[in-house]
Amino acid sequence: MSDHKRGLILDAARVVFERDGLDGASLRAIAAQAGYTPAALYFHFDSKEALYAEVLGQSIAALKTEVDARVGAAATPQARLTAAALGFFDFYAENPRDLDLGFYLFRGGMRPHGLGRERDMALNAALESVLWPIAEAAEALGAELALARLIMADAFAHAVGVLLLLHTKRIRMFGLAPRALMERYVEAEVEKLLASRTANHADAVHANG
Amino acid sequence: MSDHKRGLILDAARVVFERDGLDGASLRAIAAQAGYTPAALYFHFDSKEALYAEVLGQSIAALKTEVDARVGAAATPQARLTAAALGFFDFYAENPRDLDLGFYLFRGGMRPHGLGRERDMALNAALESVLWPIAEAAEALGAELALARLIMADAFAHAVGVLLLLHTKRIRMFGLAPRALMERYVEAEVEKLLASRTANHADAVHANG
Amino acid sequence: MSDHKRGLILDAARVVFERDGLDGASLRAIAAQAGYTPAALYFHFDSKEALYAEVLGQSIAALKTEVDARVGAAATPQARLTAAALGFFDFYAENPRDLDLGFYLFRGGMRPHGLGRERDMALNAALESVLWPIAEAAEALGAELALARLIMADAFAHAVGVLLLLHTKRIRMFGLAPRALMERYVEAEVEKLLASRTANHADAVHANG
Amino acid sequence: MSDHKRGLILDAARVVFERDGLDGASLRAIAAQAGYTPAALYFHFDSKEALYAEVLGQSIAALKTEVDARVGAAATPQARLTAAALGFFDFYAENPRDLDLGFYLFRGGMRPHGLGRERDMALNAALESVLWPIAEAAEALGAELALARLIMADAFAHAVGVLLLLHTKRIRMFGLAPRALMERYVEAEVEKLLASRTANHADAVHANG
DNA sequence: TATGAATGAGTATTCATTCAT
DNA sequence: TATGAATGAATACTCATTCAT
Repeated sequence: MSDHKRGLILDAARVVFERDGLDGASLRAIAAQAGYTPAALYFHFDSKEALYAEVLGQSIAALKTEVDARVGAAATPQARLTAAALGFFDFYAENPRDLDLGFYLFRGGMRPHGLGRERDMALNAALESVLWPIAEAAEALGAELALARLIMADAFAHAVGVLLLLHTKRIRMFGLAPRALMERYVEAEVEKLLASRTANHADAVHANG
Repeated sequence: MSDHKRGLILDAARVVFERDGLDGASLRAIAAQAGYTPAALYFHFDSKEALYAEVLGQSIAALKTEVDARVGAAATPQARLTAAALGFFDFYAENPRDLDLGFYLFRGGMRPHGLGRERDMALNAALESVLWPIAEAAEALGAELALARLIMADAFAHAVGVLLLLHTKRIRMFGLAPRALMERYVEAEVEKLLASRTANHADAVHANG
Repeated sequence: MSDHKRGLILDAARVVFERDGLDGASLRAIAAQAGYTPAALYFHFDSKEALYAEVLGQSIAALKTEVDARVGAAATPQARLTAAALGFFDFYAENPRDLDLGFYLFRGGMRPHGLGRERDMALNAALESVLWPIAEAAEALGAELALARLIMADAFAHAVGVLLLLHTKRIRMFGLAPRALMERYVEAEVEKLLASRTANHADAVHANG
Repeated sequence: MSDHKRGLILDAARVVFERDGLDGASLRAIAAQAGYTPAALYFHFDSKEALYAEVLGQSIAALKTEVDARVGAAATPQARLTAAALGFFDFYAENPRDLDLGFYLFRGGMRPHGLGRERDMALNAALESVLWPIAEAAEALGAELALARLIMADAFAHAVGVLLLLHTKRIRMFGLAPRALMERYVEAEVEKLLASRTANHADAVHANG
């Protein structure tokens, strides 16, 4: 019962966040969309921030589901790295509103309040857990832990940058498919790792020979 | 006369944007900082957005000055590519408020908006002109025009992504220096171009031989 | 059963009134303190005001208990007058929240209001019954009924004024002990009564002699 | 011009404070009464508290004017003491709304926020300056400074207590004129002072003789 | 006897903007 | 060229109360 209503309100919130942007979304508007009085929302959510945090949390959960599914279906480490990085990219490319949702946090990050320390850390942890398969795969391909983490962060950065490009059309793309940029980036990373492994192997053989 | 006063107001706006953040900056505050009444600003600027657009325009001009200087001092194409990409990155890494200024545009759904079609196109053009040296250098290194543009867009994307990481601290960096990520990316691009040129050259020699 | 629960709610109300002040005390908070839902309180009390009236009634009952005990232990009329006046003063000096409770009635223009005519008259009657010993003692000391009543009202007024001073610290007290003010006042009244009795007696002797 | 409008708003505020009580008076209501939008008031006053503080300040200024006039017209110390104490009493007896205004502060005093430290101290100082003639007269009548101050505080307390009685009708007055209570109190104080002076004089004569 | 859910009216304050002067 | 005065819409959030269950 109550969960059902919460769900309806969350749906309404998503609609309004999409329509008015995150800054423009007022409690009044969300309540109106949900067919409620503003005061009624406070029965289900403690604050506007709590409501937003829940919407965002669901978004990240959906992202994780998608990425994990792709990674689970991949056989080799290089396939897993590719699956995680492109899975992340594809999710947001196909769900631009979830991207907006996520970017709001980064803005919040720019001014330092966020959603309150606890919520903020939980969301960060969720986001990192989505990206971990990239680091794991890199390690499986022979990278040191430090390098593996660097690769994870770098892939995240590249994905986010390309998504921004795609999303805002601020740079003319000259007909480039944005996904091609991401694929090219991932391929290059994988190749570097494989080459490095080969080199190390050769070294080892040489040393032992 | 009028230009001088416009300048004073723009300076005041920058001060307030830095002090209060972009969301927190009100016309009242900017006017007060400039020693004017809010109403007086409307004699010089059509709206708050127009004021913001002009501040942003100046920011991009400053970016261009810095990047062009670095590129001009570079001797080889690969040095120019590196200078342009890292110059872009460094400018925003060192001037985070200018980064805020830029990201602000992506708000409210992150679509180009709010500033009106004309202003928006002018800003886009200015931004592209900053990044063109990357494409030019890539061409000088033997890339087709299409690839050169792709490399330009990709470098932009990577820089933006890493800056976001740096700026928001939302992903734990494990002590990584963000600039290292950008350097690593640029080096890899340059190497790919050089390798490609060598290969092409070898092909050509082979074909001719 | 029902009375027991009423009692629990009234206890909770007292706790919340003390913790949050009278203005800050909301029905929600009282209900939460009592372990109930706000709506549940309406089964036991007609309104927030009714709840307040009952808490106030209990407060006055406690006052009466204390004053009556002191008066009962006093042997002479002058001791009874002193006991009643200082008992009244001490009760509120030691229980400032009860004083708040009483003053709250005077709010909103300080006219008897808000609680309805009936409740108001009952509270007034209860308050008067606390103070009656003063008038009785004055009569026992020879005062006419009219004067006795005047002395009662005057003592009430003085006590309330000093309590206000004590409670709000709005007038610098220069290290004065507030109770000293009240004691001084009561002593003077008693002396006036005794002097008056002596004079009357002398007159009577003279008239008869 | 501006002062005139401020005056109109202050008048409106007084009307609303009277009509709705001080707690019940909202900015909306004051604005409506003044024929303005709520936002317009913020052009003239910084906050609701500032508005109230000004209304109250004017009230205390009027009180001071009245009391000082009476004191100035009095020839002897005992006449000045009486003039100050009864002047204070009469002002509030005749202007019950000013009494409400003043009591609000005491309530604020009960919960410790008041009007902010500065405003609060200024108002306290103004109030004390009204009452100082009482202490001065007492000293002129031979009281030590400590006693003179005690008499001042005590007279204030008595006046306030009787005014409360008068104002709230919470104690049946049995046809008593409240002013009679105050007069009786003041007369007794004056007599005590005179008696004390006589006694001291006699002592002095005796000591010297 | 109690609850979960909802309401409508209310709060002070801020905002970008306008307009007569 | 600039101001003082004003507006209308907006903000998140709280309150006592009601009512179907």
